[in-house]
Amino acid sequence: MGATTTAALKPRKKPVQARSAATLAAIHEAGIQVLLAGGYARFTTIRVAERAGVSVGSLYQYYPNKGALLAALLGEHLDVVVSSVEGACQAGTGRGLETMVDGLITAFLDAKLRRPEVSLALHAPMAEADGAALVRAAGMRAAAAIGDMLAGCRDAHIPAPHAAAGILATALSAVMQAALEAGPERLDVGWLRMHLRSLAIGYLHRLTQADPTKG
Amino acid sequence: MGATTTAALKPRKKPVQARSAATLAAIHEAGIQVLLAGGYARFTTIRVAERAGVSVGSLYQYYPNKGALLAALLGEHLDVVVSSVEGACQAGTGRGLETMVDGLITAFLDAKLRRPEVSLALHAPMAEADGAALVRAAGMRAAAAIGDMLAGCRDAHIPAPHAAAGILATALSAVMQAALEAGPERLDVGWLRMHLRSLAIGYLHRLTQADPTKG
Amino acid sequence: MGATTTAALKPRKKPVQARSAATLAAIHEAGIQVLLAGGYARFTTIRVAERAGVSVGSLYQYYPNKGALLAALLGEHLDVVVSSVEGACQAGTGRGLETMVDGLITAFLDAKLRRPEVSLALHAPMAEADGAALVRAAGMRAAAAIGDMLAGCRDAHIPAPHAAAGILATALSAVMQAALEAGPERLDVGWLRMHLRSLAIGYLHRLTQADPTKG
Amino acid sequence: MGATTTAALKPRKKPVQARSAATLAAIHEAGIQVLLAGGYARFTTIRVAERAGVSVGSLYQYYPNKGALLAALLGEHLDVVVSSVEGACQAGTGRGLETMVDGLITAFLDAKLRRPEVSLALHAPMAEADGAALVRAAGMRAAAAIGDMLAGCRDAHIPAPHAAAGILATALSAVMQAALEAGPERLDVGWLRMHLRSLAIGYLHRLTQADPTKG
DNA sequence: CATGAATGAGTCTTCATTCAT
DNA sequence: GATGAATGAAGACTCATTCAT
Repeated sequence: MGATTTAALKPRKKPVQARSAATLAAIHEAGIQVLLAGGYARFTTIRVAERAGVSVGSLYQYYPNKGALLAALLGEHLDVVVSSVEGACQAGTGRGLETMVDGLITAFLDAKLRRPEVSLALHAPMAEADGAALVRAAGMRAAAAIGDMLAGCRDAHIPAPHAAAGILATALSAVMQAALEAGPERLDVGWLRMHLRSLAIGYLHRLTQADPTKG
Repeated sequence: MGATTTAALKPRKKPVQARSAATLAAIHEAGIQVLLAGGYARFTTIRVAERAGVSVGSLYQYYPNKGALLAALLGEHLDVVVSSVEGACQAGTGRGLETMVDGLITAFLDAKLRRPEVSLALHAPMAEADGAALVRAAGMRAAAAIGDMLAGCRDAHIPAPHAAAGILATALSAVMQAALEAGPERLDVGWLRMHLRSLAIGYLHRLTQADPTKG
Repeated sequence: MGATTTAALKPRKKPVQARSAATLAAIHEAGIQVLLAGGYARFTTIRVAERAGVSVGSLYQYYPNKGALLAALLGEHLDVVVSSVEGACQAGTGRGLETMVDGLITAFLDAKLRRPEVSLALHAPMAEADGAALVRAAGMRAAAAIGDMLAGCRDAHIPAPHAAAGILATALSAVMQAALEAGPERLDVGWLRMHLRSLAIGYLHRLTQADPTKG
Repeated sequence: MGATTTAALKPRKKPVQARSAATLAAIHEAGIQVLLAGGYARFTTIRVAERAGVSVGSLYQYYPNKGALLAALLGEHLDVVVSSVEGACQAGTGRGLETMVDGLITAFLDAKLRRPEVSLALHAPMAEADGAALVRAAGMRAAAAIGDMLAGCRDAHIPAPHAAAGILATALSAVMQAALEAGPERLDVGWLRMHLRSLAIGYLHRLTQADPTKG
C-alpha cells in the first residue's frame, strides 16, 4: 500500500495563480477549523469546502481525495515542526549538552505553540493509518537531526545517539501534546519548558553514565 | 456531556447464561482483530460481528452502540494496565527511587507486552473523542498512583510529585507505544527497559536537583 | 389480503387456565401502556413483554404475531364501545328522538370515558391498515344498531336512517376523540355531552325537515 | 419538544436550479404514491426515492429525515385545505347562517376532492405523533377562521362560536374522510354535501336555541 | 411451558466522488 | 474553471420472530 498510497495522496496541482494559492490556503485553514470544531469524525469534504467558501468540486480540483487533503494538512504541520527542529539541531552542533537541549526545546516549543490549535486538531488524524505513516516519517527525520547533533556533543559522550534521539523525540512530543490537550489557556509554558528540559537532560545525562552494553 | 456519554457507552447487559459469556468474549476478541486487520477506519459493527461469528443483532444485545463496544475494548485494556501500575506503586511505597522505578517499569512492561497487538490495535481509537477521554482518565489514575508513590520516596525528595508523575506516565506510555509500533518482532525488551529506566530515573533525579520555583 | 389477514390476526389460543388468563390480561394492559408511553412507533413486542413481566416467547404463545396483539387490543376496545352502543340502541327502540339520542350518547360517553387513556393509546393504530379495517367493521356494527333504532323512532321520521346513522357515528366518534386528545384533565364532560347532543339532535332533526330526494 | 421537532422537520433547502425543482416535485408526488400503494408501514425513504426515480441521497438533500418529508407532505395538504376554508370564511363574514355553511362546505369539498387520493394517503400519518401535531395546528387555524365567521352571523346568535367551530371542523373532517375511505368511485358528492350541510346547520341551529349555560 | 439469546432482513442516514450545466 | 445536484455504496441500528436450553 506504501507506494500507491503515497502517490494517491499527493496534491493534484501546484497553485500557479494567486487565486489558486488563496483558495488552497482557505481550504487548508478550513480543514483545521472543521477538525477542531467537530473532531475527526465530522471531518467531511463538504464541510471543509463550505467553511472554506468554495464548492466541493473546487476542493477536488486541488486534492484528488479526502486523504490527500488530510495528508497535506498533516504534512505541512509536521514539516514546520521538523524543519524547526532540524534548524535548531544544525545550530546546536558542536555545543554542550545543555545548550543543545535548550535550543532543541525552544525550537520545538516555538513551532508547536505558534498555533496550538493545529496540534490539537491533528491529534486524531495522526493516529490513523496514513497519518501514522507521516508521523513516523517525520519522527525519523527529527530523530536523525537530533541524533546527528547528539553525536557531536562537546561535553558528553552519548552512546547510540540516534537511538536516544528517537526516544527523546517521542517523549518530548507526547508530553508536549498532553500539555496542549489540557487546554491552551491552562498551559504554563515556563513550567512545561522546565519539565521537558529535565526530561531531556536527565535522560541523556543518565545515558552517558550507565554503560549500556546494548543500544 | 460527560455523564451522558458515559451512560450511553455502558454495556447493555451482563451475560447471565453461559452462551452469552462466550458470545461476549467472541465479540471482544473480534473487535481487537478487526482493529488490527483493518485499522480504526474499517472497524464496523458488521465486520466485528462477522469475525466473532455472530449476527449484528447479537452485538447490539450487549452494546447499545458502536461507541460502547469501543469503550469496552479500550476500558478493559486501560484498566489492566493501570491496575498493574497501581499495584506496583503500592508495592513500591517507601522504597528508594530506583527500586520504585524498576517496579513501575516492570509492571508497565508486563502489562503492555502480555498482548502487544492489543496496544497496537487500540492506538487509533485512543486518539478519537471518547477514546481520548478514557485515556485521559486512565492517565490520571496512573499519575495519581505514581505521584503517591513518589511523594513517599525514601532517598530522594521529588518536588511536586504528582505533576512529575503525570509527565512520567505520558512519556513512558509514548515510548512504549512507539516501540511496539516498530513491530513486535523487532522489539528488544531489554533495550527498551533500559531506556525507559534511564528516562524515568534521569528525569526524576534531575528534578530533585534543579530547584523549580514552580510546578 | 382480507381473509388471510383476518385469519392471521386471530389470537392463538383461548386461555383455559387461570394463569393464562392473568398473563393475557397483563400483556393486554402492557400493550396499552406501551402505546401510551411511546406511541405506535415504539410499540414493540419486546417492550410489551417486558412491561407485562413475561418473556417475548410467552407473548408469542398467545399471539402469533405483533399484528394479532394489536388487533386484540383494538378489537376489545371497539367491542366494548360498540356493545355498549348496541345496548343503548336496543333500550331506545320505540322511544322519541331525544330520548334515543340521550341514551346513545350516555352509553357512548360511559364506554369511552371508563378508560380514556385506552382511546388515546389506540388512536394511531386505528388509522393503520389492519386497524382501519377493524374500525370500519365496528363502525358498521354501530351504524346498524343506531340505524335500526332510528328507523323506529316514535316522534320523527328520519329518511334513510342507516345512512344517517353512519354519519352520526362517525361525527360523534371524531368529536369524542378530539375532546380526549385535548387532555383528559381539561375535559368538561357536561360541556361535551351538550355538544354531542346538539350535534346529533340538530342533524337528525334537520334531516326530518329537509326532503332529501336521495339517501 | 415542540420547537426542536419543528426545526428538525423543516425542509433542508429550497431548490434554486430548475433541476432541483423537478426532483423535489417528483419526491413529493412519489411520497403520496408510496403511501397510497403500501400504507404508512411501507413508507420508506428508499421506496419513495425509487418511485421518484432519484437516489436516496437526493431525497436527503431536500429533507433532513423521513419525518421532514412526511411533514412536508402533510403540511402542504393541510395548508391547501385550511387556506381554502379560511378564504370561504372571509367571504362568508356577515352573511346568514346557511350561506355561511354553504360556502364553507363548498370550499372544504372542493379542496378535499381536488385530489381525493391525497387525503386517503395521508390518513394514517395524520394519526401518528408528529402528524397529529400538524393536524391539531391546522384544525385550530380552521376553527379560528370558522369561529370568527360564526361570531358575525347576521341571522343567528351562536353562543361560544369558536368552541362550536372546533367541533364543527372536527365533525365535518371526519365525515368527509370516512366518505373518501369508502372509495372515491362510490362517492356521491351531492349526497355527501347534503349531509354535511344538515350536520352543520342542524348543529349550529340547535345551539342557538338551547341555551347552554356553559361553553 | 417459559425463557431470552440469536438471527438477519430491512431502515434510515451519511458522505466521498462525479459530472452536467 | 467553478458549481452543487445527483449518486449509491456502506454503515449504524432495530425488531419481529424463532428455537435451544
